Amino acid sequence: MTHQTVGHPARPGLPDDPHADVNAPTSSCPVEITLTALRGRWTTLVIRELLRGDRTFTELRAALPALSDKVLSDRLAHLTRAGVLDRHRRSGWPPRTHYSLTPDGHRLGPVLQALWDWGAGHRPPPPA
Amino acid sequence: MTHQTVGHPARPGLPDDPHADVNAPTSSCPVEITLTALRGRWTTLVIRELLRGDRTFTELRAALPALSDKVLSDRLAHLTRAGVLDRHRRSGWPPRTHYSLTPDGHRLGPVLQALWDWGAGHRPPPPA
DNA sequence: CTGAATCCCTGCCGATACTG
DNA sequence: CAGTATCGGCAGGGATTCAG
Repeated sequence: MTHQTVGHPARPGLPDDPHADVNAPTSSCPVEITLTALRGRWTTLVIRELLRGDRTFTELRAALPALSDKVLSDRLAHLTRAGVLDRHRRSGWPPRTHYSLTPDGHRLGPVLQALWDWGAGHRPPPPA
Repeated sequence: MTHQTVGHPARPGLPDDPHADVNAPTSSCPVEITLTALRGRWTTLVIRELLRGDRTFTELRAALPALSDKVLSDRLAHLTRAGVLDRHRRSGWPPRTHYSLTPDGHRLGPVLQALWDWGAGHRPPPPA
């Protein structure tokens, strides 16, 4: 029963949803869940790379030359744990590991799009 | 002229836009701009609070009891610098400072909505 | 009342070196 | 080739204290 002074049309999640009453950044908040999945430098770039299709470790490294092996490995492990990526190790030699987005991972496309759109349309304030 | 194996309809920003070829998390990437604006714990909750309407410092503190003065102050300064918030100091006693979203700040509504939607529809993987 | 200054502690990022 | 182990540096977050 919050008053609606600004005339929000009671959108599904924000800000009139009951769950929107979270008053702390706990893991129960869907926004926190998403930001946790996207957390870390390079993370969104790795996802973008995989939105274009499956990639191997080496292909990802080639696409992001300034990203070290360790951090790439960290990001892939993090995203896999978060349910965004699937790992497929192919036996044989040389060993290749293929990474692909899960269905949830593909659903991050619109999220990144929203982030892109805001940043692209953003008028940065004077640095003064 | 990237090949479109997955059938992306060449959306404005991702992943077929020329700017999408950024291969490092520099500040020129619109996604980075947005994530920088949203960076920091509590930041999205402060924005959500202001999406409901203007608030004073004290009102924000009351709405987010677990948030310390210092961090709230930091977040407000950060968001103001990022062009998301406007500050209005009202003279007189007691001194009150009103915060309101800029037009760009209001445009973060759909962004938070996208973050919410993904987290809410996300099937978390087994903790094993 | 609304912050700014300080301090400590934690967690992330990157580099290097090493294993299956 | 595809990671893991370890370490150092640095920025972020919180509590406390002080100022306009």
